[in-house]
Order: sequence, then structure tokens, then C-alpha cells
Amino acid sequence: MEGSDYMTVEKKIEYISEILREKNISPSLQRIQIYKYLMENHVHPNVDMIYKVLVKTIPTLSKTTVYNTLKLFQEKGLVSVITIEENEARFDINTHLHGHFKCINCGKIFDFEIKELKIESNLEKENKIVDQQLYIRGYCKDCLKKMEK
Amino acid sequence: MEGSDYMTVEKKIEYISEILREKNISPSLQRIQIYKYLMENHVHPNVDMIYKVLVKTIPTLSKTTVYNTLKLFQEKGLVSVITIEENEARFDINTHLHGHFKCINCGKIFDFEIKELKIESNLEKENKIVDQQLYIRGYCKDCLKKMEK
DNA sequence: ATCATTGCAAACACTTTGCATACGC
DNA sequence: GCGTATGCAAAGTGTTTGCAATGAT
Repeated sequence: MEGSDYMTVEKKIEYISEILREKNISPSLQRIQIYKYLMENHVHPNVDMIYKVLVKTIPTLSKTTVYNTLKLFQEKGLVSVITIEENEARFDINTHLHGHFKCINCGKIFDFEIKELKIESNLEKENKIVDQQLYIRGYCKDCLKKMEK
Repeated sequence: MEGSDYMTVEKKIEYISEILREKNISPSLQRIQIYKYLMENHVHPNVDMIYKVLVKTIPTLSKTTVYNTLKLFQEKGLVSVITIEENEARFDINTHLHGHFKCINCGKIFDFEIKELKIESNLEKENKIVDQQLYIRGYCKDCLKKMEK
């Protein structure tokens, strides 16, 4: 729901609280703010990025809480973990299926659209799919231009 | 080339040496054995699994060498890194595009076939793709059966 | 008062780095 | 003999764990 951009802060907090309650998560300040950050910043942040931004408004915040909360969100299907980086987890609010491209030169990660994806029909029938991720690694447009010079 | 299953050890070593030389990698004992292991064991091993098996035949082997070698192979496009696990890298000989399913209950990882995949045409035109990975996380057939009971 | 949540500090595990030793042409 | 490859030990880094303090009902 992208209409959330136009909500007042209070309405947004109530909206997020409701999402959390639906998943049986009690809406604490920390949890609301972490969800709000992910909702407003589709930048595939890692734990440190989330922590550094939120600790400014919640000075007592600890990284453990960020870890705990993201793990909880993940278990409840609210966020998906992007493991395209080899050394750290990144997080994204669960939206429709889309791919992630990572530039192996500048490190940038961006989304791309998946138009069609067909896999073995048995896989979907026999197993229970929780999460799908398509990763592409390579050199991005901008880096290719710089390399030509 | 699956005919490699029927090769004598000597022929296989010569075959691997040639693959390495083509990529400007001097075929040392360690490098050959690591490549051979990946060629014969499509089990998406992590560094430790490779190390523990090979140290039996190469007692002086160190994990650093396994790390170095896999990084080199990766740079030269001989192996692809599977980052479906959140805490460790796994490795696979580069073959045709296929997906990896990871059971979030038992931890098993297995391959599946991708029948069709269409992404934004601009992505392929404008950027240079080096590696593609499709990951699906969920509950596998066997674990679902056990859960029913 | 009780149970859940938070957060500090220490422990863990995978990976990288620095540097000395050994190897190969 | 000289450049490359190897491997040990130490350091680095993201993440988890144990447990005490805090907060909510």
C-alpha cells in the first residue's frame, strides 16, 4: 500500500500497529519504527544501516533488538531476507516477486522486474514455498560506462 | 561433460589441468583436487566440507588455500557462489542455470529446473550479467510428511 | 506479580589479512 | 634465483546467546 506516503505519522503508526497485531506481534516502539523504516526506505538495508538511523530517535536502541525484530518479522513473513551479499543479510518488506541485481564493481543493489518465471511443476506441488529470490550479479550500466573511458 | 565419470584418474587430472590453464590458472595439486571435488560432488559444499574431505589426502592443506582457490575460481567464472544460506557461502561448478531450494526445517538444499525465465529486457541490454541465482526457501516434501504425523 | 521485551557483554563462526615458508620454471 | 602458491596465526566482522534490567498488563 503506497498510499502510506500521504499518511500522517499517527495514522501510519496505527496502520503499522495493526499489521503487527494481525501477525500476533505486540507493537512496541522499536518494532514499529523498524517496520516504518523498511516501509519508507526500499534500499535493502543491512542491520547496521537500520540501527544507525533509528538510534538517533531511539537512543537506547541496541543491535540485538534490531536482530531480534528482523528475525521475528522474517518468521511471520513480514520481511524477506536478501542474501545476495556474501557477508551480510539485507532486508526488504515483502512485496510482489522481483529480482535483485548486484554490481560486483560498485556494490549497488537494485530491483528489477520479473516478467515470467516457470519452474518444475512438481516443486510447487510437493514442497511448500515460503520465499523466492532471484539474484543477478554483474556490472551495472554506470560502471560499464566508466570502464569504457 | 558428464563423461568425466568414466575417466581414469590420470585423464581426469589432465582434463582439469587443461580447464585451469585455459583460465590462466596454474594447475597445482590443491587447485586440481578442489576442482575435482566440486566436479564429482554436486552437493553445494561449504568451505569446511571441502577442507575436511581433502585434508585426508593432502594433510598439509589449509583452509586459507581452500578460500583462496575458491575465490580465484569464482573470479574466473569456474564456480558460482550460492548465498542461500544466511551465514556461509556454498559452491557449485558452473553449469546451466538452475534453481536451489532450501528447506528451512531440515536445512537440505537441492537443485530444481527452471523452465522459463523472462526479465526486463533492458536489464540484460544495459548491464553485464555474470551470474544468476534463483533461490526458493520453504518446507521440503519429506519434512511436510513428517509434520502431518 | 507475571510475562514479554529490551539491551549489554561475551561468545561464536565464517572469512580475510600479514607474513614466513616452500614450490616451480 | 625469482615470482607464485601455500599455510599458519591473528585479526576482523556479522550474528547469536546468556542473562539482567526494564516495561506492560
